Amino acid sequence: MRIATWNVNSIRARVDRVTAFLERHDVDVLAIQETKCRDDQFPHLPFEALGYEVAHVGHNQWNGVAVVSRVGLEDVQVGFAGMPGWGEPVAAEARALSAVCRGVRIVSLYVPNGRGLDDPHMVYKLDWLARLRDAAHGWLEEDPQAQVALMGDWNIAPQDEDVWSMEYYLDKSHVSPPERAAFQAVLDAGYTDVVRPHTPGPGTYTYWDYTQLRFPKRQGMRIDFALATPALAERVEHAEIDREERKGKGASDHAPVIVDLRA
DNA sequence: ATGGTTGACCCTCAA
Repeated sequence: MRIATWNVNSIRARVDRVTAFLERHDVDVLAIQETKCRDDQFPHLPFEALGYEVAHVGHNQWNGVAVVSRVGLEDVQVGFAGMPGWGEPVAAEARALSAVCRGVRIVSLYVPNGRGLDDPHMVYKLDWLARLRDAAHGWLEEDPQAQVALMGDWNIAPQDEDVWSMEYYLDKSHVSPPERAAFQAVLDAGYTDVVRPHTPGPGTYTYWDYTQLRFPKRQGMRIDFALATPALAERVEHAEIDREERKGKGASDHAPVIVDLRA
């Protein structure tokens, strides 16, 4: 089974590219982030025409996550237990959705952007990650054999080699010790980054800013990850980042991350 | 000059 994750930066602007990607790579399940649309605006038809079922949550033009699958889509859960909200009044954002696809719970995650080290959004981000860790830990406590994939845009570069310049990011979001500790806490809860071993750095990235010619200059960040429970991690036989998808007109600023599982 | 791009609820905000 082949699963993947991709921050598409608007599903309506990118639908042709996304469906072409599914076909080209023969992907069974795709976790999508930043659909940037409401549920009624999601382009279901192109996916259904290719044999995929769609589960999506989107409240407005911000955020929005989905799971599309051609190997079953059961027990869809919007958000996760304890997921913090944002705003006035506080409300849940469309940043997490999961479904069981052929026995594997695929979780599509769009971790809040902390914006700045002293920004209120950073407090929200760290709280959100702490609660995600608790929920993820709970799934594993409940069933140590659970097959769960936490896939998405984490907005964290866990290691120095995951950014093109530590000097550039030192006073910015994504590399700060609290963010890295929040990511590590998920690993400590029993999850493994199943992509890094197959895509070693340095210089291996999943995101390149649209501005400043970051992509041609190879100045990116590795911030999109697939974390797996032990029972799922042992099934991983290959993983890759499809850098080709960052090329050309109409590219998202993120590249898709692909994981191959043994039957 | 310093966000040089992209996308969304036209337009400022978010990334």
